[in-house]
Amino acid sequence: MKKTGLVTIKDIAKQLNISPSTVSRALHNHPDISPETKKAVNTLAKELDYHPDSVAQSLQKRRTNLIGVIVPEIKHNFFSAAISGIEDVAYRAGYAIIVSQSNENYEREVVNVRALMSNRVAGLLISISQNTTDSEHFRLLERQNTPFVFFDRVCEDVNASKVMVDDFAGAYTATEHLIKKGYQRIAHLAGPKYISISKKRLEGYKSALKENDMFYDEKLVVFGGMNEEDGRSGFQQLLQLEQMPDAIFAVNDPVAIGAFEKIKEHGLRIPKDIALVGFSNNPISALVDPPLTTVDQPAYEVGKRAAMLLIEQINSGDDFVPREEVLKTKLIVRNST
Amino acid sequence: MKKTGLVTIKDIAKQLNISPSTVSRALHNHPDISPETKKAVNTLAKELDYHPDSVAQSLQKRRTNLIGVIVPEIKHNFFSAAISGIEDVAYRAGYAIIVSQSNENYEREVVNVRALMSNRVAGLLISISQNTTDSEHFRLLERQNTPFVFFDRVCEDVNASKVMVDDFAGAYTATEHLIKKGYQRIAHLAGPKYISISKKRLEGYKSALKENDMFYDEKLVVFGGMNEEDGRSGFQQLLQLEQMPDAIFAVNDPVAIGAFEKIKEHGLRIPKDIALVGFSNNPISALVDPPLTTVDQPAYEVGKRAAMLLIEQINSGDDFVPREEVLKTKLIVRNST
DNA sequence: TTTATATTTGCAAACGTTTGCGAGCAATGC
DNA sequence: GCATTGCTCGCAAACGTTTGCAAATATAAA
Repeated sequence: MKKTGLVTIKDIAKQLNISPSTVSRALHNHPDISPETKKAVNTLAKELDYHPDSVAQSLQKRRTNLIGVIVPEIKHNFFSAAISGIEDVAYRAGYAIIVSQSNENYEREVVNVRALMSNRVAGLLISISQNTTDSEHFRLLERQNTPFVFFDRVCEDVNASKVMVDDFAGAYTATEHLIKKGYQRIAHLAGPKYISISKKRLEGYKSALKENDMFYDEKLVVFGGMNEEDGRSGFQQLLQLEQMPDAIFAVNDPVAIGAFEKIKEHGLRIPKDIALVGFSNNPISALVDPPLTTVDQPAYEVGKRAAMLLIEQINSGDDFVPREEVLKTKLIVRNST
Repeated sequence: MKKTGLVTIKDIAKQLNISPSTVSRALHNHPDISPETKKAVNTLAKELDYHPDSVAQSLQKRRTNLIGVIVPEIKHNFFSAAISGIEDVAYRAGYAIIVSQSNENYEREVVNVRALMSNRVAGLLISISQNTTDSEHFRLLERQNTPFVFFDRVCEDVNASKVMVDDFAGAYTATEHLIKKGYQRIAHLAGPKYISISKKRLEGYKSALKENDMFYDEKLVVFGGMNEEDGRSGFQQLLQLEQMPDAIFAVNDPVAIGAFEKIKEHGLRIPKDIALVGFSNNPISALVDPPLTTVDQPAYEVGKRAAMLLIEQINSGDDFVPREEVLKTKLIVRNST
């Protein structure tokens, strides 16, 4: 046993008086090696508790068994579920995942991309930060042709595979649901102006209004972030209006929950005084009182599909054409409408 | 530019007509290298978009910049928050994290440990699965002296650093709170019998009863898992009793929420008919109606401390003595009691 | 017996870095 | 003028694997 305690192929070779190359081939069950040698090698390997050094293998193969994942924030329900899906798929395919978060910070996202590239990951799965408008760091990936696919929060002007949920349809259905229920003044607590998912949800909202001959009132749309406090402040803004809305469609559940709190705080009743619809179907949405009508988003599935696409791309080399997948959303009607 | 598109130190050396070793030293700002050479190297490196190959560096240094993390399930609020803390600390210290989940499966936990060892991680952060009773895979880590620290769900018979929350005190305070409020028959929806956190919470529950001269009734303790459905089935079991409890202390928030649903389903009122206390302070607990009294657990902080301990251990070599840290919990009193 | 063929193994280079050691050379001190 | 010192740099080995190629041996064919 060496001082490091780590057994290498050379140790096995030395003890068996054969060459390292023979040991390597024996361990890989190469046809050139005699059954006896193979057996001797394998038993000694087991005995010494030998495990191949992935680092050395990666250097030699010029590719690791690592998949890099970048998300805005791990603790967000949607992302942790997506990561779970990614991990499950990656695990089965023999990959491990390196997870890093941008904390909605563009610079940190860039640093993360570079760090993962330095680690020579086999591919990347990326959900971009709120503040990512520039896509230079993705060009870098293209140039070094590292496979990567976007999920959920995609970068529209980059030609890569993308896995999204049908934000437009989800928002459309949610808004239409409110219209059918007879609500007249439907407000929208929108997300950041320039990220794809909130743009699409806004479009769905607008489109539903239009196709149902409802007036689109700009004042009823409040832009903000994606968190609870944005819901709170957004609702405060709506309160300033001379005429209050009778329903709110929020860009996601946290924002809806934020508004929810403020609504209750002001003694308003849901859905009597004001109806509320979220987006994501976070576990929490079923448990508030009244339970929240929301749009179910298959987070785990998004992660899974993204990982599968990436692995496919990794395996198929240069001749892979990027694909986009849009996963279906589903309106979950509860008592908040 | 080579066909791979990846620039190496050799490429720089060749273009500048110097040796790779000089390039390496220049990039590391080694005093032996003249300012002019350094400048030339650095500008060319920037121009060619050179990034060091971590894999090669790791092989040479015999250590990676990777920290392995094993959790039961990523999507659990507590763990995703802890991972977030880990990532933040690791990022600042120049490490990336490899995250894998055991899915509460012992075999998969073992496989994960081996895979991470193969990847030559600098250290490991582990929260064990429900079904981990054997600790042979941790002995393996000890033998190859890979630093590792347990967090939250620790393995008691392994001599390693541990970061936990004060489960005993949390449970004690929660139970005592119920007693002070005048509840007489306090039930406990317990977790798995043999994992440390649920054992300690049970102990805290028992101890609070005892020190307040209350009778400990075995029938009021129902063992189960850590998820919502365990809360549902657990409550069903309590319903079978000839005399219903007037309060429930659940091993964690998901279990409490599960019971919560069933309680409402049966038309019982919280806290009038039955009081309910959870454990974890998941965001959800504040938003159900009535809001749930619970024990705050600093998940992010647990991850942070564990990561800091691990990095300290990595840096201090063999002469590191394992340490245990117990983080304080805090009772959050809301309207469910 | 010789030649061809198959079987099993080892040599050596390579992957991209880092680093101990020594070489070359100019400047300095005597 | 010679030895010493200091400054730059390159050679070569090493980290643990994999793999093309050749070598060695045994077996079969002629």
